Amino acid sequence: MDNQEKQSKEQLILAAAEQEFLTKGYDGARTTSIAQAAGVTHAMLHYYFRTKEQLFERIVDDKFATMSHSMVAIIGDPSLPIVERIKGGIAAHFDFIAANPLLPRFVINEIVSRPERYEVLYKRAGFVVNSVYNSLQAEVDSAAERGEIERVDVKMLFISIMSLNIFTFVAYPFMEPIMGELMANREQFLAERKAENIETILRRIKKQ
Amino acid sequence: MDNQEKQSKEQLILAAAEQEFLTKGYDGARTTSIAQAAGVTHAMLHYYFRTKEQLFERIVDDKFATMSHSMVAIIGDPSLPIVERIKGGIAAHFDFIAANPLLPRFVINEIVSRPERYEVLYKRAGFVVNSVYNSLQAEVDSAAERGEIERVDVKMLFISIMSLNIFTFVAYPFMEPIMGELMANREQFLAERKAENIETILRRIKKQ
DNA sequence: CTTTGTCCTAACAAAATTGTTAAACAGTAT
DNA sequence: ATACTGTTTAACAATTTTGTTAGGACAAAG
Repeated sequence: MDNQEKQSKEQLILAAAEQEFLTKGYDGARTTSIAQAAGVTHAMLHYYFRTKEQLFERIVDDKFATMSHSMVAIIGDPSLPIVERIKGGIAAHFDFIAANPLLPRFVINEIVSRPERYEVLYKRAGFVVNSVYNSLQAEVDSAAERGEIERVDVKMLFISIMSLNIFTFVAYPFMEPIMGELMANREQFLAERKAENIETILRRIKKQ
Repeated sequence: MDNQEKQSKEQLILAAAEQEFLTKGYDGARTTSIAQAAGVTHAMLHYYFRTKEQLFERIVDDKFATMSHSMVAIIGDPSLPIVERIKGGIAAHFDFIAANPLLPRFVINEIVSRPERYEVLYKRAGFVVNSVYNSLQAEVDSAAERGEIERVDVKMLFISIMSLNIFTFVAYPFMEPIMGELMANREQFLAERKAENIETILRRIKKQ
């Protein structure tokens, strides 16, 4: 009958924990409230995950992986011409964040509150980013040589794209009440915003 | 001697509380740790502010006011020609956030975690924003008629400016370790970033 | 010198939150 | 049936965190 019965208690707890941690953060989350949302006693949570800390780690690992996938999406399809590629990259990144709107705020908050914990993770990430963007910069440079686009710093462009796309969702609850009709219809606003972000970046790289 | 002696205990507690709440949020903050940072017993904190909640409200009120000042800065100097005005508005907003780098994340987190608390505040803010931007939109429209700039939606432009400026600081701890040399020198990076944000927006409104 | 009010401390109390344990239970293999 | 396994519950324990209180020190005012 009830299709929650199909999922194991462990799955139920993980799902409830994800929701709780993403919205309230580690400090704001309560193991009892996670257990309640999952429909189990809080002893079960300790039975499966031992401590709040370990349950949290499970969520964090998943979310950090998802976040890095989202960033990879910006790179776009290398087989396309540079402008189309960037266009597609922005759209893919935007859609990715739209599907995981709570993700960036969670990841950023976590890194701010416990930076030391992610140093190791970061050594790798920095290395990957650097090699990827060296080749991307070369591609942009050669397109600039051919006069197709303006010469730009790829890392700066990358930061701008993330800014425009991520802020839309991170600040949504902050902006929505003060923006009136513009944001009244969420679907429509997000579509407009995606187009606006693409337009903004394309104009940034357009040869003039 | 010690110039901390000059400040009242109340001031010391407020300063310590501001630091603690801005970095760790309400849930992560500990009244004992605030008291310790202020160099007083935690009973003093309750003596002056009764509860953690009331101490927090003092900080929140101050920070929300500061945040709204920062947003007003974007409006710029009405006596300048439109492009100069926008340029100045972006720079002023950027500098404001640079001087209060922890502010946006704090305000956004607070609104996300307790939206109901700020409904009243928001009724007003939405009203003010609307009237300000109606007149601003009219000004932009007339500049567009004269062919000085592209026709743009002022609210969308406003969101883009906030995105570019605020993300720089909100995500700084997240980006810094993966961006290598680009962000090695904070002062230099921020100067470059400010210029980049202005360039990005100016190109967005440039007639083409 | 006493009174009054503010500031302050140390110890205590209360509440919330996380974590543990012993025993019950359900299913499965022997 | 019996023993064995992993799962579940209810009650309890420990810890952390917030909040209280009784009283002392001290300065200003009468």
